[in-house]
Amino acid sequence: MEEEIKKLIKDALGNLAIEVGNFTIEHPEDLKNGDYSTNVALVIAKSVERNPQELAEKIVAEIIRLNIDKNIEKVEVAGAGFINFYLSRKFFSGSVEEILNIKDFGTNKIFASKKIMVEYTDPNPFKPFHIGHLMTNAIGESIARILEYSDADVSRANYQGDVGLHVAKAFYSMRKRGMPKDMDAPVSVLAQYIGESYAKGNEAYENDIKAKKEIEVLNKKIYDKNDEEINKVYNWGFKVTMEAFEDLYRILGTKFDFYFLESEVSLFGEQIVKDNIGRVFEKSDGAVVFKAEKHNPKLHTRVFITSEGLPTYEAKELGLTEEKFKVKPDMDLSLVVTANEQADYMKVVDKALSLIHPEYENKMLHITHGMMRLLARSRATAEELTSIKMSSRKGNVITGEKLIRDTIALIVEKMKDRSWNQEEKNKVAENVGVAAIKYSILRSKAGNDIVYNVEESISVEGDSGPYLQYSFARANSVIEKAQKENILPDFEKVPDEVSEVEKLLYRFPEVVSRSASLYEPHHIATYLIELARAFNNFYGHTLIVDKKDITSSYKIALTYAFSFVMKTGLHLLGIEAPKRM
RNA sequence: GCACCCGUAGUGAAAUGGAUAUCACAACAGUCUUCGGAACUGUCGUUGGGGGUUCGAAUCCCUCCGGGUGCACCA
Repeated sequence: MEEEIKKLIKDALGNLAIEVGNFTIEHPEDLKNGDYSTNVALVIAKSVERNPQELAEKIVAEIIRLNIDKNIEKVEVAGAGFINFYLSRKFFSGSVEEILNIKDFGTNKIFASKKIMVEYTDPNPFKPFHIGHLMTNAIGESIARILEYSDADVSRANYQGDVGLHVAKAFYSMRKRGMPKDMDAPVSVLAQYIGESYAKGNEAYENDIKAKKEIEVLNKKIYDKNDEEINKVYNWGFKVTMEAFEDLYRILGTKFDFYFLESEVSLFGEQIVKDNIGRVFEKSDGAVVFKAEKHNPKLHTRVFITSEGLPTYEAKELGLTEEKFKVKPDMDLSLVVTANEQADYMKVVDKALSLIHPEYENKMLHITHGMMRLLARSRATAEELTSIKMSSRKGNVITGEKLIRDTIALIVEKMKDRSWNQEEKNKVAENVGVAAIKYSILRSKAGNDIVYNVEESISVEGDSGPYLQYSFARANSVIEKAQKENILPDFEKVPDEVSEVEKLLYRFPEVVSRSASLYEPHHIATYLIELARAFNNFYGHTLIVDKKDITSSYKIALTYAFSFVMKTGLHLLGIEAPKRM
């Protein structure tokens, strides 16, 4: 429709012998101002030295003369010289019909046949799954799904630190505490034991010089892999934490295609650095460094190989990226989702890599996200707002895993009166809990810090994931009732008035395109909340299933269209849409 | 100190350089309640300060103030 309106304007300008400028067509913020609007008169008014309103009137007159399109009902001038287009009843009922008939409604071709790898989540074996991982996961998964809807060939990657001091810290503490009594306990319990051990070990490392020494000795032993006993425990702990992560991925709805381990890319990265000493890297104080400020004054120097001869994270990152291009040949884009604080050094790493591989320069993109702060009570005042830095290094942090399980437990409690079988209840509670958390993350622009309010996010009043799910479930029961009464969707007899739901539904593919091209899931979240509100409003004021009403069939069709778009939109956010809750 | 990110009602957020800055929570006042009340309607209230660019600025530029993050061998 946008293209048709654009053509109409261009034709009108042509007939009036006015040169076409750089005008835009957009949806007015307020639905009262029509469905589409153009600033064309404002843009060209200056160059032709005419009053924009007069000019707009002239253009409108010409458009009306030209327009025989039954999709447009009214064109008028408003405000400073905007031209507003009001679409016709027929357009809207046509668009509802289209949503029901086109299977892949909502998709686009922005990334047609592009190979894209998205790396996200990145938890470390032997450490807890913390809240930062939850954020990265929610954002990364949503972006992956949005790109899939934009016709990209997407693969999901997870990069995990399986070596390093953190492992020794966990080991140290595990030795002190002794192994769990029940070694056959569920992996989540065993992983929790390991995670706690890590936190304790870290505390000892920081506060106790003797412990610090012991941990360093242990670290070397783990690295050397000569001690059978240590190898055994390592393999066990690695397996347990990885399986526990897999459990969480299942709950969160993520399935990775590639797992990269730090130990596997480490040597590779080191070699890349060594091969480029003199070209890209240089020696300084015994270390190998990259002086990025030589290429861009806003960047800084970073160490890639320490004076002890060990590769740093930066060097490993080089190995990782090269590895990605190896496992996915002809990759067009390597996307990495991480926290904000990594933005600056990622730029340095990217710069180094671009010097080594100029062909990668425009194929790497980092998306960074803010921190999550937890708010315990909804009525907390500003002073009570506790800001918690999500670091698993400090003790008594709430892990991401605990947040998920606690949220689900609250939903279970809320649903205790449902008389369904326990299995369905649990499944739905899981879906709703994940929706609460993910929506809280995805409603904001990724770079911002967010506040997670446990009570509000599950309360379902207003701006929440469960509210979206609720409106879907509600639509679903309307559909079920219609099926019982044998009222089938139809597009012939339509109500005179166009509902807000219809005015929003046809825009869904545009919202998806926009989210895809900007890599910003929050536009979909904002759109869905608006759509849900419009539907609940419609529902509250109209009896949809009504045998006495000849427009009932159309209202059913509209309900189907709504439920399809809501379900698809939730999918793009990584949220399930249960039929009842 | 240098660099980057951020600053929008009491709170949390949205806004492609566009119109009277949108939505939710909270507060206050109502509705209805036989398709799911986990609902709906209304009221209240906002762009950190100052310049500039523009027909038009929350958005772009400058500056000041406030907050966060990063700046050499941790990841």
